[in-house]
Amino acid sequence: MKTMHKEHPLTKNQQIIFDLIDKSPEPMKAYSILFNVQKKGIKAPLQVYRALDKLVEIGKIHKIESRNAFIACHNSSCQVANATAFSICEVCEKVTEISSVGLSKYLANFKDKDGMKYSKYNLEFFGLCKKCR
Amino acid sequence: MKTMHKEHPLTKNQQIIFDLIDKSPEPMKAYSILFNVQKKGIKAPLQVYRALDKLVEIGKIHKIESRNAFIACHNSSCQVANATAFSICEVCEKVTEISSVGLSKYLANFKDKDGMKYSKYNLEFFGLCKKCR
DNA sequence: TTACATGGTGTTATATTATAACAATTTAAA
DNA sequence: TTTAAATTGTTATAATATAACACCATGTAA
Ligand SMILES: [Zn+2]
Ligand SMILES: [Zn+2]
Ligand SMILES: [Zn+2]
Ligand SMILES: [Zn+2]
Repeated sequence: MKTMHKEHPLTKNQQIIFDLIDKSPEPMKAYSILFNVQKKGIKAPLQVYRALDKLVEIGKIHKIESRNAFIACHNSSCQVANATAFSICEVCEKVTEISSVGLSKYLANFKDKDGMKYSKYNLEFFGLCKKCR
Repeated sequence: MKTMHKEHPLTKNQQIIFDLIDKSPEPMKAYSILFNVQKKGIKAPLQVYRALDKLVEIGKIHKIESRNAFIACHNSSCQVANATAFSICEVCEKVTEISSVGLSKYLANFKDKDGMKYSKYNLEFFGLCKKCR
């Protein structure tokens, strides 16, 4: 059996920024995050980007690539930091993380023409959410 | 029966920029495109971005969101401008457009928890290409 | 023809997103 | 305790993208 990963606690900056993103009902952009944490002593873009990089790396948040924005993981602290799927409403910009066993199995097992398999992927679906339909 | 869409020819700027991207063996970034077309009279970022926007819209090129780069469509002038899939090598950055009937059918028919279907999506697989393995 | 709408162009300026480089400090192993 | 690794703070700058406005070309309707 594989050794369990130790749960590294977040550092101060990482915790501040994670809390903010986690509370947000929508994906947050880096400079909006910066604006919101300046009262807590985080003053420079780099401090934000460094925390974001780390949080993405450990799977606590994900980056919505098409929007340059960050959202907290809602798959119980994602086992699949590197295998993400989202739905994005093109009208109200609501973003939802998709957790479908079927989908993740299909994609994890997908082989391209060369027989190549990919454990890491990012999928973004676009459409209209319930409200906007 | 609906009127057939006329194939609007590309404008001068669009053609110049499409030709450049189409000839490139790798995805091109906007400012690299700009640099390469300045001798042809395209001098400002906006001229590039406007052409890129249009080319993306009509499906002649796709944007690789995780790389902020643009690649010509290789699915015979993509019927699926809005349903794209790519594999990306994390070492050499080689990008390949995936054209798999199985994959596109699966994704086009995928329903989320709310029964929502999405005709539009972008999927980026990450791994190592043949050479880099 | 003339008016008008649409889409493309050229231009300057500016906004937004992200990283380089360096010094200091904290943390966790060895 | 010594050392290595990670994190922080800071200033400056790079890279990506859009706003605003004037002008021009083309197609369509009055
Ligand atoms: Zn997740
Ligand atoms: Zn919506
Ligand atoms: Zn294509
Ligand atoms: Zn490679």
